[in-house]
Amino acid sequence: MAALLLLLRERKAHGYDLLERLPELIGEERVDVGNLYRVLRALEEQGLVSSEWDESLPGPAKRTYELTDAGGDALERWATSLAETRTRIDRFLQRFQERG
Amino acid sequence: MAALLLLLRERKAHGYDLLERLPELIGEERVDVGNLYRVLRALEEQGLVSSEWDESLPGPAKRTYELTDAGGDALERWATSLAETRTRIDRFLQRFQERG
DNA sequence: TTCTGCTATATGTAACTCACATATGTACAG
DNA sequence: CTGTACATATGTGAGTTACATATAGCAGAA
Repeated sequence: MAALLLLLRERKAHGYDLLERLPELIGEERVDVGNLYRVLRALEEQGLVSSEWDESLPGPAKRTYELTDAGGDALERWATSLAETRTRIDRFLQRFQERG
Repeated sequence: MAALLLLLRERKAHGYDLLERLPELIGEERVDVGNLYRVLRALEEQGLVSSEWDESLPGPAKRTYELTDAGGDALERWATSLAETRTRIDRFLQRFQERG
């Protein structure tokens, strides 16, 4: 979710494009295609991304997504929350190693 | 889940006890009571913890949980996986900050 | 030209998880 | 004898996820 916003901040893109760039970012090889599009529409409903059908390019119809200002803010909040998660994991692992 | 195993490695305990020690460890004030017991039983089904009714103490009946060897192994694997998650978060945040 | 395969978007659904509410019972303080 | 803390547990609706399926454009092979 946050990963999609980050990729869209780097540059606007369509779903399939994101599908290919996601694994590298999140470190998982498999990304569910169907849910990706559902998530994108959910993000759009929340006003975090906006989309347009891209008629210019050849090939199948592409919907191009772009990050909105609200989406940028949401991404910032996500980053903050991820940093907190990281801290929690650190504390957990530290306690775990106190007596291995 | 992993947190419960860690707490039980430190010392055996009953559910309510874990409920009180959990927030401090995982950094969240609220822990759902009902699900805690469900998770404990699930862990027992998987053979990661074992339990016994504790008749010795006064007050309401307590079920005391103890980490099994399999539970210790599972905890080790959890820790490894958490360390990987930490790395992924790091990479994500780094990429996020490349252009704030 | 038909078939295969990649690009691209999308829905259906069963399983699972999670938060919130509710139930049951002990013990003690006021 | 009532309220509160201790202790364990089930019910349930909402949301998420994984896996399967549907549709369609276009390119190159057979």
